[in-house]
Amino acid sequence: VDRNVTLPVCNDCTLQNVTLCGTYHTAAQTEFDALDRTFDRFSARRIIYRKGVRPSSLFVVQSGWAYAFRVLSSGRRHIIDFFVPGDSIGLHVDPTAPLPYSVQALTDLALCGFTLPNMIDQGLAHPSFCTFVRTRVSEYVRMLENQIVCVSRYPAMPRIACLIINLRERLRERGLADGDTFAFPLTQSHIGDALGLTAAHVNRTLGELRNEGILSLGQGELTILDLERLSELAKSVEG
Amino acid sequence: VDRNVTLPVCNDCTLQNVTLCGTYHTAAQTEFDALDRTFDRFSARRIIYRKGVRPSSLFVVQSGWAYAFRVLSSGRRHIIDFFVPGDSIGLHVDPTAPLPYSVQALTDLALCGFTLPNMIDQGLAHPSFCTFVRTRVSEYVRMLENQIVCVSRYPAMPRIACLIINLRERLRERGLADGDTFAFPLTQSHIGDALGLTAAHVNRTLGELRNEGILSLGQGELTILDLERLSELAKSVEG
DNA sequence: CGCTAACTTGATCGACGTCAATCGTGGTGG
DNA sequence: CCACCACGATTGACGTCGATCAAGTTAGCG
Repeated sequence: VDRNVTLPVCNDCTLQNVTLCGTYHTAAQTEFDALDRTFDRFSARRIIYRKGVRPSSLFVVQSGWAYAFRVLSSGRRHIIDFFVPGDSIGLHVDPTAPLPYSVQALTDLALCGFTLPNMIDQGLAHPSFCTFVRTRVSEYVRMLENQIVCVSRYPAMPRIACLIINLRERLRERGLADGDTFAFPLTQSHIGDALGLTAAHVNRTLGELRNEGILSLGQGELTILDLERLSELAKSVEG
Repeated sequence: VDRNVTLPVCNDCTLQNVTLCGTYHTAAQTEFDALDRTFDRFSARRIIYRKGVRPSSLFVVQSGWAYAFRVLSSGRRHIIDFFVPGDSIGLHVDPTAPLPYSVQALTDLALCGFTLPNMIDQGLAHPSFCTFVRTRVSEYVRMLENQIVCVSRYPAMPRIACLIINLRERLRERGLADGDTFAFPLTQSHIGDALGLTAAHVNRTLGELRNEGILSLGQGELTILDLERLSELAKSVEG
Protein backbone atom coordinates (compact mmCIF):
# COMPACT_ATOMS: atom_id res chain seq x y z
CA VAL A 1 0.00 0.00 0.00
CA ASP A 2 1.40 3.33 -1.05
CA ARG A 3 -0.15 6.25 0.82
CA ASN A 4 0.63 9.61 -0.72
CA VAL A 5 0.87 12.79 1.28
CA THR A 6 -0.21 15.03 -1.57
CA LEU A 7 -3.88 14.56 -2.26
CA PRO A 8 -5.21 14.94 -5.78
CA VAL A 9 -7.25 18.06 -6.34
CA CYS A 10 -10.96 17.26 -6.57
CA ASN A 11 -11.58 20.04 -9.07
CA ASP A 12 -9.24 18.26 -11.48
CA CYS A 13 -10.98 14.91 -11.02
CA THR A 14 -12.53 13.71 -14.26
CA LEU A 15 -14.98 11.59 -12.29
CA GLN A 16 -16.26 14.29 -9.94
CA ASN A 17 -19.70 14.30 -11.53
CA VAL A 18 -20.31 10.61 -10.92
CA THR A 19 -18.72 9.93 -7.54
CA LEU A 20 -19.91 10.04 -3.97
CA CYS A 21 -17.05 12.30 -2.98
CA GLY A 22 -17.69 14.61 -5.92
CA THR A 23 -21.27 15.00 -4.77
CA TYR A 24 -20.14 15.84 -1.27
CA HIS A 25 -17.46 18.20 -2.52
CA THR A 26 -20.00 20.08 -4.60
CA ALA A 27 -22.56 20.23 -1.79
CA ALA A 28 -20.25 21.53 0.95
CA GLN A 29 -16.71 22.29 -0.08
CA THR A 30 -15.29 23.59 3.19
CA GLU A 31 -16.87 20.80 5.21
CA PHE A 32 -15.55 18.31 2.65
CA ASP A 33 -12.03 19.76 2.86
CA ALA A 34 -12.07 19.16 6.60
CA LEU A 35 -12.67 15.43 6.12
CA ASP A 36 -9.94 12.96 6.96
CA ARG A 37 -8.91 12.03 3.44
CA THR A 38 -6.25 9.75 1.98
CA PHE A 39 -5.02 8.73 -1.46
CA ASP A 40 -3.89 5.13 -1.70
CA ARG A 41 -2.33 3.00 -4.40
CA PHE A 42 -2.64 -0.78 -4.42
CA SER A 43 -0.88 -3.03 -6.87
CA ALA A 44 -2.79 -5.76 -8.72
CA ARG A 45 -3.88 -8.73 -6.61
CA ARG A 46 -3.44 -6.82 -3.37
CA ILE A 47 -6.20 -7.42 -0.81
CA ILE A 48 -7.94 -4.18 0.15
CA TYR A 49 -10.43 -5.55 2.66
CA ARG A 50 -10.63 -8.93 4.26
CA LYS A 51 -14.02 -10.45 4.96
CA GLY A 52 -15.01 -10.13 8.60
CA VAL A 53 -13.19 -6.89 9.42
CA ARG A 54 -15.05 -3.70 10.21
CA PRO A 55 -14.44 -1.28 7.33
CA SER A 56 -12.51 1.77 8.53
CA SER A 57 -12.62 3.72 5.30
CA LEU A 58 -14.90 4.22 2.39
CA PHE A 59 -12.94 4.18 -0.86
CA VAL A 60 -13.77 5.77 -4.17
CA VAL A 61 -12.00 4.21 -7.13
CA GLN A 62 -9.98 6.77 -9.04
CA SER A 63 -8.38 4.39 -11.50
CA GLY A 64 -8.13 0.63 -11.98
CA TRP A 65 -10.52 -2.23 -11.23
CA ALA A 66 -11.26 -4.23 -8.08
CA TYR A 67 -13.74 -6.91 -7.10
CA ALA A 68 -15.63 -8.13 -4.04
CA PHE A 69 -15.54 -11.87 -3.43
CA ARG A 70 -16.01 -14.69 -0.97
CA VAL A 71 -14.24 -18.00 -0.74
CA LEU A 72 -16.75 -20.84 -0.52
CA SER A 73 -16.28 -23.85 1.69
CA SER A 74 -15.44 -25.82 -1.45
CA GLY A 75 -12.47 -23.50 -1.86
CA ARG A 76 -13.92 -21.87 -4.95
CA ARG A 77 -14.10 -18.12 -5.22
CA HIS A 78 -17.33 -16.31 -5.85
CA ILE A 79 -17.15 -12.76 -7.19
CA ILE A 80 -20.02 -10.61 -5.98
CA ASP A 81 -19.31 -7.36 -7.76
CA PHE A 82 -16.70 -5.52 -9.78
CA PHE A 83 -15.60 -1.97 -8.98
CA VAL A 84 -14.57 0.32 -11.82
CA PRO A 85 -13.42 3.95 -11.63
CA GLY A 86 -16.09 6.12 -10.03
CA ASP A 87 -17.51 3.31 -7.89
CA SER A 88 -17.54 3.44 -4.10
CA ILE A 89 -16.17 0.49 -2.13
CA GLY A 90 -18.05 0.05 1.12
CA LEU A 91 -21.16 2.04 0.34
CA HIS A 92 -23.75 -0.75 0.44
CA VAL A 93 -22.58 -2.36 3.63
CA ASP A 94 -23.46 -1.69 7.22
CA PRO A 95 -20.39 0.22 8.47
CA THR A 96 -20.99 -1.04 11.99
CA ALA A 97 -20.95 -4.71 10.96
CA PRO A 98 -18.10 -6.93 9.77
CA LEU A 99 -17.74 -6.98 5.99
CA PRO A 100 -19.57 -9.84 4.30
CA TYR A 101 -16.88 -10.13 1.60
CA SER A 102 -13.26 -9.42 0.80
CA VAL A 103 -12.13 -6.91 -1.78
CA GLN A 104 -9.11 -7.39 -4.03
CA ALA A 105 -7.37 -5.20 -6.58
CA LEU A 106 -7.81 -6.66 -10.05
CA THR A 107 -5.40 -4.24 -11.68
CA ASP A 108 -3.17 -1.58 -10.21
CA LEU A 109 -5.51 0.66 -8.34
CA ALA A 110 -5.72 4.23 -7.07
CA LEU A 111 -8.28 4.97 -4.35
CA CYS A 112 -9.48 8.06 -2.53
CA GLY A 113 -10.19 7.06 1.08
CA PHE A 114 -12.47 8.65 3.67
CA THR A 115 -12.78 7.59 7.29
CA LEU A 116 -15.98 5.88 8.34
CA PRO A 117 -18.53 6.38 9.71
CA ASN A 118 -17.99 10.17 9.94
CA MET A 119 -17.99 10.68 6.23
CA ILE A 120 -21.37 9.08 5.76
CA ASP A 121 -22.93 10.53 8.89
CA GLN A 122 -21.87 14.07 8.10
CA GLY A 123 -22.66 13.73 4.44
CA LEU A 124 -26.19 12.55 5.08
CA ALA A 125 -27.02 16.01 6.39
CA HIS A 126 -26.86 17.22 2.79
CA PRO A 127 -29.86 16.37 0.64
CA SER A 128 -27.89 15.84 -2.57
CA PHE A 129 -25.50 13.46 -0.81
CA CYS A 130 -28.41 11.68 0.78
CA THR A 131 -30.13 11.25 -2.55
CA PHE A 132 -26.91 10.00 -4.09
CA VAL A 133 -26.52 7.33 -1.44
CA ARG A 134 -30.12 6.20 -1.63
CA THR A 135 -30.00 6.05 -5.40
CA ARG A 136 -26.77 4.03 -5.46
CA VAL A 137 -28.01 1.60 -2.85
CA SER A 138 -31.32 0.96 -4.55
CA GLU A 139 -29.48 0.67 -7.88
CA TYR A 140 -27.23 -1.94 -6.32
CA VAL A 141 -30.23 -3.80 -4.91
CA ARG A 142 -31.83 -3.83 -8.34
CA MET A 143 -28.60 -5.07 -9.83
CA LEU A 144 -28.41 -7.91 -7.31
CA GLU A 145 -32.02 -8.86 -7.97
CA ASN A 146 -31.28 -8.93 -11.69
CA GLN A 147 -28.21 -11.02 -11.08
CA ILE A 148 -30.22 -13.59 -9.15
CA VAL A 149 -32.64 -13.93 -12.02
CA CYS A 150 -29.76 -14.09 -14.48
CA VAL A 151 -27.72 -16.80 -12.80
CA SER A 152 -30.64 -18.89 -11.61
CA ARG A 153 -32.61 -19.04 -14.84
CA TYR A 154 -30.43 -18.40 -17.86
CA PRO A 155 -27.74 -20.42 -19.60
CA ALA A 156 -24.15 -19.33 -20.04
CA MET A 157 -24.54 -17.20 -23.14
CA PRO A 158 -27.06 -14.67 -21.82
CA ARG A 159 -25.23 -14.48 -18.50
CA ILE A 160 -22.02 -13.46 -20.22
CA ALA A 161 -23.79 -11.14 -22.63
CA CYS A 162 -25.51 -9.49 -19.70
CA LEU A 163 -22.27 -8.99 -17.78
CA ILE A 164 -20.58 -7.40 -20.77
CA ILE A 165 -23.53 -5.12 -21.51
CA ASN A 166 -23.65 -3.98 -17.89
CA LEU A 167 -19.93 -3.26 -17.72
CA ARG A 168 -20.15 -1.38 -21.01
CA GLU A 169 -22.93 0.74 -19.57
CA ARG A 170 -21.01 1.56 -16.41
CA LEU A 171 -17.82 2.38 -18.25
CA ARG A 172 -19.58 4.60 -20.75
CA GLU A 173 -21.30 6.55 -17.98
CA ARG A 174 -17.83 7.39 -16.71
CA GLY A 175 -16.36 8.27 -20.06
CA LEU A 176 -14.11 5.21 -20.01
CA ALA A 177 -15.20 3.65 -23.27
CA ASP A 178 -14.03 4.61 -26.71
CA GLY A 179 -17.19 3.86 -28.66
CA ASP A 180 -17.72 0.16 -28.06
CA THR A 181 -14.13 -0.51 -27.12
CA PHE A 182 -13.02 -0.47 -23.51
CA ALA A 183 -10.45 -1.86 -21.10
CA PHE A 184 -11.40 -5.35 -19.95
CA PRO A 185 -8.92 -6.77 -17.44
CA LEU A 186 -11.07 -9.76 -16.40
CA THR A 187 -9.69 -13.24 -16.97
CA GLN A 188 -12.04 -16.04 -17.95
CA SER A 189 -11.82 -17.27 -14.36
CA HIS A 190 -13.08 -13.93 -13.09
CA ILE A 191 -16.03 -14.12 -15.44
CA GLY A 192 -16.77 -17.68 -14.41
CA ASP A 193 -16.47 -16.93 -10.72
CA ALA A 194 -18.85 -14.01 -11.09
CA LEU A 195 -21.45 -15.95 -13.08
CA GLY A 196 -21.26 -19.39 -11.51
CA LEU A 197 -19.61 -20.99 -14.53
CA THR A 198 -16.30 -22.78 -14.98
CA ALA A 199 -13.51 -21.05 -16.83
CA ALA A 200 -13.62 -23.85 -19.39
CA HIS A 201 -17.22 -23.15 -20.19
CA VAL A 202 -16.70 -19.39 -20.26
CA ASN A 203 -13.98 -20.03 -22.79
CA ARG A 204 -16.27 -22.02 -25.06
CA THR A 205 -18.98 -19.38 -24.81
CA LEU A 206 -16.62 -16.49 -25.52
CA GLY A 207 -15.28 -18.51 -28.43
CA GLU A 208 -18.77 -18.66 -29.83
CA LEU A 209 -19.22 -14.91 -29.45
CA ARG A 210 -15.96 -14.37 -31.30
CA ASN A 211 -16.79 -16.83 -34.07
CA GLU A 212 -20.11 -15.14 -34.57
CA GLY A 213 -18.29 -11.83 -34.98
CA ILE A 214 -20.15 -10.36 -32.00
CA LEU A 215 -17.09 -9.22 -30.12
CA SER A 216 -13.32 -9.30 -30.11
CA LEU A 217 -11.30 -9.62 -26.96
CA GLY A 218 -7.62 -9.59 -26.22
CA GLN A 219 -4.76 -7.67 -24.66
CA GLY A 220 -7.04 -6.56 -21.86
CA GLU A 221 -9.34 -4.79 -24.27
CA LEU A 222 -12.81 -5.68 -25.45
CA THR A 223 -14.61 -4.46 -28.54
CA ILE A 224 -18.27 -5.06 -29.14
CA LEU A 225 -18.61 -5.58 -32.87
CA ASP A 226 -22.32 -6.30 -33.02
CA LEU A 227 -24.10 -4.59 -30.16
CA GLU A 228 -27.45 -5.44 -31.71
CA ARG A 229 -26.96 -9.17 -31.41
CA LEU A 230 -25.19 -8.98 -28.05
CA SER A 231 -28.14 -7.05 -26.59
CA GLU A 232 -30.46 -9.60 -28.13
CA LEU A 233 -28.64 -12.34 -26.23
CA ALA A 234 -28.67 -10.34 -23.00
CA LYS A 235 -32.16 -8.97 -23.08
CA SER A 236 -33.92 -12.26 -22.47
CA VAL A 237 -32.78 -11.60 -18.91
CA GLU A 238 -34.71 -8.42 -18.36
CA GLY A 239 -37.91 -9.18 -16.52
CA VAL B 1 -59.14 -4.95 -1.09
CA ASP B 2 -60.89 -4.31 2.18
CA ARG B 3 -59.91 -1.06 3.84
CA ASN B 4 -61.04 -0.81 7.45
CA VAL B 5 -61.88 2.45 9.13
CA THR B 6 -60.89 1.29 12.58
CA LEU B 7 -57.14 0.96 12.80
CA PRO B 8 -55.62 -1.67 15.02
CA VAL B 9 -53.98 -0.32 18.16
CA CYS B 10 -50.18 -0.40 17.89
CA ASN B 11 -49.78 -1.06 21.58
CA ASP B 12 -51.62 -4.33 21.11
CA CYS B 13 -49.48 -5.38 18.14
CA THR B 14 -47.51 -8.51 18.91
CA LEU B 15 -44.95 -7.54 16.27
CA GLN B 16 -44.27 -4.02 17.49
CA ASN B 17 -40.74 -4.88 18.57
CA VAL B 18 -39.68 -6.11 15.17
CA THR B 19 -41.43 -3.78 12.73
CA LEU B 20 -40.55 -0.51 11.09
CA CYS B 21 -43.78 1.07 12.30
CA GLY B 22 -43.24 -0.22 15.82
CA THR B 23 -39.85 1.47 15.87
CA TYR B 24 -41.37 4.73 14.70
CA HIS B 25 -44.24 4.45 17.15
CA THR B 26 -41.84 3.96 20.02
CA ALA B 27 -39.59 6.79 18.91
CA ALA B 28 -42.26 9.45 18.44
CA GLN B 29 -45.79 8.47 19.34
CA THR B 30 -47.63 11.71 18.67
CA GLU B 31 -45.83 12.27 15.38
CA PHE B 32 -46.60 8.66 14.45
CA ASP B 33 -50.27 9.08 15.30
CA ALA B 34 -50.46 11.99 12.87
CA LEU B 35 -49.29 9.80 9.96
CA ASP B 36 -51.69 8.91 7.21
CA ARG B 37 -52.30 5.30 8.12
CA THR B 38 -54.48 2.54 6.70
CA PHE B 39 -55.27 -1.07 7.50
CA ASP B 40 -55.86 -3.25 4.46
CA ARG B 41 -56.88 -6.83 3.88
CA PHE B 42 -56.05 -8.69 0.67
CA SER B 43 -57.27 -12.16 -0.12
CA ALA B 44 -54.87 -14.82 -1.36
CA ARG B 45 -53.53 -14.30 -4.90
CA ARG B 46 -54.51 -10.65 -4.95
CA ILE B 47 -51.90 -8.39 -6.56
CA ILE B 48 -50.73 -5.70 -4.14
CA TYR B 49 -48.27 -3.89 -6.39
CA ARG B 50 -47.74 -4.18 -10.08
CA LYS B 51 -44.21 -3.85 -11.47
CA GLY B 52 -43.59 -0.44 -12.97
CA VAL B 53 -45.89 1.63 -10.74
CA ARG B 54 -44.56 4.14 -8.29
CA PRO B 55 -45.28 2.79 -4.79
CA SER B 56 -47.69 5.05 -2.95
CA SER B 57 -47.61 3.28 0.38
CA LEU B 58 -45.19 1.35 2.47
CA PHE B 59 -46.86 -1.72 3.93
CA VAL B 60 -45.99 -3.65 7.05
CA VAL B 61 -47.28 -7.21 7.08
CA GLN B 62 -49.48 -7.86 10.08
CA SER B 63 -50.53 -11.38 9.18
CA GLY B 64 -50.20 -13.68 6.20
CA TRP B 65 -47.52 -14.13 3.54
CA ALA B 66 -46.77 -12.31 0.29
CA TYR B 67 -44.03 -12.46 -2.31
CA ALA B 68 -42.24 -10.18 -4.76
CA PHE B 69 -41.84 -11.52 -8.29
CA ARG B 70 -41.20 -10.74 -11.92
CA VAL B 71 -42.49 -12.43 -15.01
CA LEU B 72 -39.64 -13.31 -17.35
CA SER B 73 -39.85 -12.97 -21.11
CA SER B 74 -40.16 -16.76 -21.28
CA GLY B 75 -43.39 -16.37 -19.32
CA ARG B 76 -41.94 -18.02 -16.22
CA ARG B 77 -42.27 -16.36 -12.85
CA HIS B 78 -39.28 -15.55 -10.72
CA ILE B 79 -39.83 -14.97 -7.02
CA ILE B 80 -37.39 -12.47 -5.56
CA ASP B 81 -38.41 -12.48 -1.92
CA PHE B 82 -41.07 -13.64 0.48
CA PHE B 83 -42.73 -11.35 3.01
CA VAL B 84 -43.82 -12.79 6.35
CA PRO B 85 -45.48 -10.99 9.28
CA GLY B 86 -43.28 -8.17 10.52
CA ASP B 87 -41.65 -7.54 7.12
CA SER B 88 -41.95 -4.23 5.31
CA ILE B 89 -43.05 -4.19 1.68
CA GLY B 90 -41.38 -1.38 -0.21
CA LEU B 91 -38.53 -0.61 2.15
CA HIS B 92 -35.59 -1.56 -0.08
CA VAL B 93 -36.78 0.22 -3.18
CA ASP B 94 -36.29 3.75 -4.36
CA PRO B 95 -39.70 5.33 -3.62
CA THR B 96 -39.21 7.81 -6.44
CA ALA B 97 -38.65 5.09 -9.07
CA PRO B 98 -41.08 2.57 -10.58
CA LEU B 99 -41.11 -0.72 -8.72
CA PRO B 100 -38.77 -3.35 -10.18
CA TYR B 101 -41.17 -6.17 -9.27
CA SER B 102 -44.78 -7.00 -8.53
CA VAL B 103 -46.05 -8.12 -5.14
CA GLN B 104 -48.77 -10.72 -4.66
CA ALA B 105 -50.59 -12.06 -1.62
CA LEU B 106 -49.68 -15.70 -1.06
CA THR B 107 -52.25 -16.22 1.67
CA ASP B 108 -54.95 -13.96 3.01
CA LEU B 109 -53.11 -10.91 4.15
CA ALA B 110 -53.50 -8.02 6.59
CA LEU B 111 -51.29 -4.97 6.02
CA CYS B 112 -50.68 -1.71 7.83
CA GLY B 113 -50.13 0.96 5.19
CA PHE B 114 -48.31 4.31 5.40
CA THR B 115 -48.15 6.96 2.69
CA LEU B 116 -44.84 7.41 0.97
CA PRO B 117 -42.50 9.18 0.89
CA ASN B 118 -43.59 11.20 3.96
CA MET B 119 -43.38 8.29 6.30
CA ILE B 120 -39.77 7.55 5.43
CA ASP B 121 -38.69 11.17 5.20
CA GLN B 122 -40.18 12.11 8.55
CA GLY B 123 -39.04 8.91 10.20
CA LEU B 124 -35.44 9.36 9.14
CA ALA B 125 -35.23 12.32 11.50
CA HIS B 126 -35.27 9.80 14.36
CA PRO B 127 -32.00 7.96 14.97
CA SER B 128 -33.61 4.69 15.98
CA PHE B 129 -35.78 4.68 12.87
CA CYS B 130 -32.79 5.56 10.76
CA THR B 131 -30.76 2.72 12.23
CA PHE B 132 -33.63 0.34 11.70
CA VAL B 133 -33.86 1.22 8.02
CA ARG B 134 -30.13 1.00 7.45
CA THR B 135 -29.92 -2.33 9.23
CA ARG B 136 -32.82 -3.82 7.26
CA VAL B 137 -31.46 -2.63 3.96
CA SER B 138 -27.96 -3.94 4.52
CA GLU B 139 -29.49 -7.19 5.83
CA TYR B 140 -31.46 -7.46 2.62
CA VAL B 141 -28.36 -6.76 0.56
CA ARG B 142 -26.49 -9.49 2.40
CA MET B 143 -29.40 -11.85 1.84
CA LEU B 144 -29.40 -11.12 -1.90
CA GLU B 145 -25.65 -11.64 -2.10
CA ASN B 146 -26.08 -14.97 -0.33
CA GLN B 147 -28.85 -15.92 -2.67
CA ILE B 148 -26.67 -15.26 -5.70
CA VAL B 149 -24.00 -17.55 -4.33
CA CYS B 150 -26.63 -20.12 -3.45
CA VAL B 151 -28.40 -20.31 -6.80
CA SER B 152 -25.33 -19.93 -8.96
CA ARG B 153 -23.09 -22.51 -7.31
CA TYR B 154 -25.08 -25.11 -5.40
CA PRO B 155 -27.35 -27.95 -6.45
CA ALA B 156 -31.00 -28.26 -5.58
CA MET B 157 -30.67 -29.82 -2.13
CA PRO B 158 -28.63 -27.09 -0.45
CA ARG B 159 -30.72 -24.40 -2.12
CA ILE B 160 -33.89 -25.80 -0.61
CA ALA B 161 -32.27 -26.48 2.75
CA CYS B 162 -31.03 -22.91 2.81
CA LEU B 163 -34.45 -21.46 2.00
CA ILE B 164 -36.10 -23.46 4.76
CA ILE B 165 -33.45 -22.56 7.32
CA ASN B 166 -33.78 -18.87 6.46
CA LEU B 167 -37.55 -18.89 6.70
CA ARG B 168 -37.33 -20.73 10.01
CA GLU B 169 -35.00 -18.05 11.31
CA ARG B 170 -37.25 -15.22 10.26
CA LEU B 171 -40.38 -16.82 11.65
CA ARG B 172 -38.74 -17.61 14.96
CA GLU B 173 -37.54 -14.03 15.36
CA ARG B 174 -41.17 -13.02 15.16
CA GLY B 175 -42.48 -15.65 17.50
CA LEU B 176 -44.30 -17.43 14.68
CA ALA B 177 -42.73 -20.84 15.10
CA ASP B 178 -43.72 -23.48 17.60
CA GLY B 179 -40.34 -25.06 18.16
CA ASP B 180 -39.36 -26.32 14.74
CA THR B 181 -42.90 -26.35 13.42
CA PHE B 182 -44.30 -23.40 11.52
CA ALA B 183 -46.83 -22.38 8.90
CA PHE B 184 -45.53 -23.00 5.40
CA PRO B 185 -47.97 -21.90 2.71
CA LEU B 186 -45.53 -22.18 -0.22
CA THR B 187 -46.35 -24.58 -3.01
CA GLN B 188 -43.58 -26.49 -4.73
CA SER B 189 -43.92 -24.07 -7.62
CA HIS B 190 -43.24 -21.15 -5.32
CA ILE B 191 -40.10 -22.85 -4.06
CA GLY B 192 -38.98 -23.65 -7.57
CA ASP B 193 -39.66 -20.16 -8.84
CA ALA B 194 -37.66 -18.69 -5.97
CA LEU B 195 -34.67 -21.00 -6.43
CA GLY B 196 -34.52 -21.39 -10.19
CA LEU B 197 -35.71 -25.00 -10.15
CA THR B 198 -38.70 -26.71 -11.71
CA ALA B 199 -41.54 -27.83 -9.50
CA ALA B 200 -40.86 -31.40 -10.58
CA HIS B 201 -37.33 -31.25 -9.28
CA VAL B 202 -38.35 -29.52 -6.08
CA ASN B 203 -40.75 -32.37 -5.55
CA ARG B 204 -38.04 -35.01 -5.89
CA THR B 205 -35.73 -33.11 -3.59
CA LEU B 206 -38.39 -32.58 -0.92
CA GLY B 207 -39.23 -36.26 -1.25
CA GLU B 208 -35.63 -37.06 -0.40
CA LEU B 209 -35.72 -34.80 2.65
CA ARG B 210 -38.87 -36.57 3.80
CA ASN B 211 -37.50 -40.04 3.18
CA GLU B 212 -34.40 -39.17 5.13
CA GLY B 213 -36.60 -38.13 8.04
CA ILE B 214 -35.20 -34.61 7.94
CA LEU B 215 -38.55 -32.84 7.70
CA SER B 216 -42.25 -33.39 7.34
CA LEU B 217 -44.45 -31.13 5.31
CA GLY B 218 -48.17 -31.00 4.68
CA GLN B 219 -51.37 -29.12 5.38
CA GLY B 220 -49.49 -25.85 5.01
CA GLU B 221 -47.28 -26.72 7.93
CA LEU B 222 -43.63 -27.68 8.03
CA THR B 223 -41.77 -29.47 10.79
CA ILE B 224 -38.03 -29.79 10.87
CA LEU B 225 -37.32 -33.20 12.34
CA ASP B 226 -33.55 -33.17 12.10
CA LEU B 227 -32.25 -29.61 12.24
CA GLU B 228 -28.71 -30.90 12.54
CA ARG B 229 -28.70 -32.57 9.16
CA LEU B 230 -30.74 -29.85 7.48
CA SER B 231 -28.22 -27.24 8.61
CA GLU B 232 -25.44 -29.48 7.39
CA LEU B 233 -27.01 -29.48 3.94
CA ALA B 234 -27.52 -25.71 4.01
CA LYS B 235 -24.27 -24.63 5.50
CA SER B 236 -22.12 -25.49 2.52
CA VAL B 237 -23.62 -22.28 1.17
CA GLU B 238 -22.20 -19.93 3.79
CA GLY B 239 -19.11 -18.27 2.47
C1' DC C 1 -69.71 -35.13 -7.51
C1' DG C 2 -67.19 -32.88 -11.12
C1' DC C 3 -63.26 -29.45 -11.52
C1' DT C 4 -59.09 -27.50 -10.78
C1' DA C 5 -54.67 -26.87 -8.58
C1' DA C 6 -51.11 -29.20 -6.54
C1' DC C 7 -48.37 -33.19 -5.95
C1' DT C 8 -45.99 -37.37 -7.67
C1' DT C 9 -43.39 -40.19 -10.73
C1' DG C 10 -40.96 -41.95 -14.94
C1' DA C 11 -38.21 -41.51 -19.37
C1' DT C 12 -35.31 -38.86 -22.03
C1' DC C 13 -32.16 -35.08 -23.23
C1' DG C 14 -29.00 -31.32 -23.07
C1' DA C 15 -26.07 -27.86 -20.84
C1' DC C 16 -22.44 -27.57 -18.20
C1' DG C 17 -19.01 -29.57 -14.85
C1' DT C 18 -14.89 -32.30 -14.42
C1' DC C 19 -10.53 -33.83 -15.70
C1' DA C 20 -6.70 -33.59 -18.45
C1' DA C 21 -3.66 -32.28 -22.03
C1' DT C 22 -1.72 -28.60 -24.85
C1' DC C 23 -0.55 -24.09 -26.36
C1' DG C 24 0.82 -19.27 -25.98
C1' DT C 25 2.92 -15.48 -23.70
C1' DG C 26 5.10 -12.45 -20.71
C1' DG C 27 8.33 -12.24 -16.95
C1' DT C 28 12.68 -13.77 -14.80
C1' DG C 29 17.15 -15.40 -13.98
C1' DG C 30 21.39 -17.13 -15.92
C1' DC D 1 20.00 -13.79 -25.83
C1' DC D 2 17.88 -17.81 -24.36
C1' DA D 3 15.96 -21.45 -21.08
C1' DC D 4 12.57 -21.72 -17.95
C1' DC D 5 8.30 -21.03 -15.54
C1' DA D 6 3.72 -19.69 -14.30
C1' DC D 7 -0.56 -18.31 -15.56
C1' DG D 8 -4.12 -17.96 -18.67
C1' DA D 9 -6.43 -19.56 -22.89
C1' DT D 10 -7.91 -23.47 -25.53
C1' DT D 11 -9.70 -27.91 -26.63
C1' DG D 12 -11.50 -32.76 -26.11
C1' DA D 13 -13.79 -36.79 -23.77
C1' DC D 14 -16.98 -38.03 -20.59
C1' DG D 15 -20.34 -37.89 -16.76
C1' DT D 16 -24.18 -35.78 -14.22
C1' DC D 17 -27.76 -32.74 -12.50
C1' DG D 18 -31.74 -30.97 -13.45
C1' DA D 19 -35.00 -29.53 -17.45
C1' DT D 20 -38.54 -31.21 -20.28
C1' DC D 21 -42.42 -33.85 -21.47
C1' DA D 22 -45.94 -36.73 -20.13
C1' DA D 23 -48.78 -39.34 -17.35
C1' DG D 24 -51.15 -40.23 -13.30
C1' DT D 25 -52.81 -39.30 -8.37
C1' DT D 26 -54.44 -36.66 -4.59
C1' DA D 27 -56.82 -32.95 -2.34
C1' DG D 28 -59.64 -28.96 -1.84
C1' DC D 29 -63.92 -26.76 -3.20
C1' DG D 30 -68.30 -25.27 -5.00
